[in-house]
Amino acid sequence: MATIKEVAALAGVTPTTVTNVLRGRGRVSEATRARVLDAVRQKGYRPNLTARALVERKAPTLALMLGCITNPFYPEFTLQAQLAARRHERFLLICNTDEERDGGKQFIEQVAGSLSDGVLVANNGELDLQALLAVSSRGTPVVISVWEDPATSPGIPAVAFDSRRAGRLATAHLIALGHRRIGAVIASSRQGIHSGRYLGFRDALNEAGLACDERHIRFCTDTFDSGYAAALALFGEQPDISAVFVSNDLPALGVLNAAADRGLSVPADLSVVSITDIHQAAQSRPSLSTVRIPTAEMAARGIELLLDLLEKRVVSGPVICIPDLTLIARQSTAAPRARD
Amino acid sequence: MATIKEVAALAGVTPTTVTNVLRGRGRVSEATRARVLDAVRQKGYRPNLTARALVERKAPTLALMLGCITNPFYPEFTLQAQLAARRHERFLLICNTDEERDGGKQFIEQVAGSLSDGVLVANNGELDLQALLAVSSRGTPVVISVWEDPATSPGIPAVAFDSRRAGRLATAHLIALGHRRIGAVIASSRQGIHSGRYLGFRDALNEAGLACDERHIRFCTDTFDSGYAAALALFGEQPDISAVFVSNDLPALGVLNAAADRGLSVPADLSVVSITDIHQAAQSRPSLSTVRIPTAEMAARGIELLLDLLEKRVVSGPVICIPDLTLIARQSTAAPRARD
DNA sequence: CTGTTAGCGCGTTCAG
DNA sequence: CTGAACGCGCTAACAG
Repeated sequence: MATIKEVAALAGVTPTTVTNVLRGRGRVSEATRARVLDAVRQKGYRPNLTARALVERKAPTLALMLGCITNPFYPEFTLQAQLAARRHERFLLICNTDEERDGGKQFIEQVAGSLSDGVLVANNGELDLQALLAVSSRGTPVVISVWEDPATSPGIPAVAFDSRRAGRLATAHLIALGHRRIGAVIASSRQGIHSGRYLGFRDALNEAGLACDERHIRFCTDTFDSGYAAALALFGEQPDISAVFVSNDLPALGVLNAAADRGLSVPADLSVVSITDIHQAAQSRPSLSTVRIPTAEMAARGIELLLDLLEKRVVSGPVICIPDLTLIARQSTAAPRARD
Repeated sequence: MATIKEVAALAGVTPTTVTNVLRGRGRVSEATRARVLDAVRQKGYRPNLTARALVERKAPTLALMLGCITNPFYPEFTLQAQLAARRHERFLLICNTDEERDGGKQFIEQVAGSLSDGVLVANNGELDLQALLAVSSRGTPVVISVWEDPATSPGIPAVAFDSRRAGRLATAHLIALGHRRIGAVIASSRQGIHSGRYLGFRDALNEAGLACDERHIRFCTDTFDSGYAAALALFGEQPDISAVFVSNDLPALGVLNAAADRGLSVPADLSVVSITDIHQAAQSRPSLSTVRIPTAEMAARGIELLLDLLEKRVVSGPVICIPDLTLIARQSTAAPRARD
């Protein structure tokens, strides 16, 4: 790799002049400017971003920590995070914390404030807030995105959506269609990351004057297979439910398959609604009715918040809520059978 | 952020000693070692990887360029690439080239040999070989992965699979089931990235003594929607085909939906087979029969090849082929109806 | 066993 | 408009 020195020598100038030409700073005569650019071309010179970062005390990257990119929620999130970063001339470093023994603690401690100027953490319900706070208090901005409760702060700047309202909207959709015996598959523990979505489910039942039968609730983990298994059990034990609320699209797709494997026709025999609107929700058969959450914007705003923090711009508040929630009614929901 | 100097001062030693303690180099007395570690803890000191990279002339990251992480093929690939990188204590920088105006040319030129020591490029059929060669010849290793033809070299080290054989295996599966009128949906141009898969399709027909009817072939792009549209057109114009070979899983999932929307029952009315075995292939209904290609290994080997190149270890050859191809017969394929 | 010296490649003063 | 000098934080080589 050619260095700036070599280019400067070839052009008969000093490194300073080369920098000024390349970065459009200072005033350089057209003649030397041309000579410099020519030398740059000849040598195939590219500035060394590592050296630049060191002297500018500013890293060219931001880091993104997420559970596992294989979960179809994350690619959409990651893409938007990268685009936002690129808009601000930053590169994105990614870490799949599920595959790190320590949940990414080592990653963030190595990267934050050294390779990367800031860290965006996608909330997967298993945040090590201690570690994040430690990093944050050492002076490197850390932002949590996909925070589920706008009313509570994790103690770190966060971008949130109103998960409880999302749960309510989804469930209200089922109720509006006429369903009365509604089950739920919650893809976390009762107090876990989907607790807000679960509370929204209960809110909607309460508002409609419906009782919440605990036997109709299943808790599982946030995977396709876990949703499948939970639904299979639920259908076996509670055959009279006419609809099910699932706290997330990925397990909901598993629920759809479980219904099919039990010979339940969706939506004729069973309606299914969930939350998120990942791409697959529109591609499944039947397509999945779901409440769309602002995934793309939460990613972009997370990056922007990080940059605001870096430049010490005033930040509107510790928790930014993106309010957009839209019920997307597709094929998986319909009115219950007449007998209901 | 604390610097090594501050830590050294606090511990009453020099930066060298701090480095030696932290990296297990040289011999340090237990006493000073303890003092140093204590100072490190007090200050919350973490080595600055940027500074380290500069002096070691070795970047802590590798870069991965891919079309778009939103294509479900890439998350699985990316995860494995990252794991391989982490095994060698490297971080991974990612770039979605589809979203870059210049196809990532600027990205690679900025990053290669500066932020990252090497670049892994996932082949999406739109490689700018010129740019890759330019970077490569400037001394930064570049490796192409998911190269489709083991017998041809792109002029850059590559990790390949035998796409033609994959196409043949998939199609032979249909033929073995008894299908004779077989259509094809190829998710690239005829000479495009899936040309090998297409040739494999023709090979299988030839081997079985079946003619290849051009009217049964559709070319499209590598997306769900494009596969859907191509299949819809194909089914409309060629209603007597009993099976279809699709060159990739993502468009094949679109084909399954198109079949359903035309009232074709899969596999009773129509068999569908494709190539890749992304996660969704097992999750669709009907689940998708497909030829599994060694995605994970191509990612990991790509990273490892990059590292071999970096350390100037001898490389076995310019194109490494991962031979594993397995037909995964699922629900989307069955014998044709008796009339056939 | 520990400290001193030198420099990685670059960008930013501040003189000329 | 250009150049010399300095330093970013760290590590390697060598001296003590």
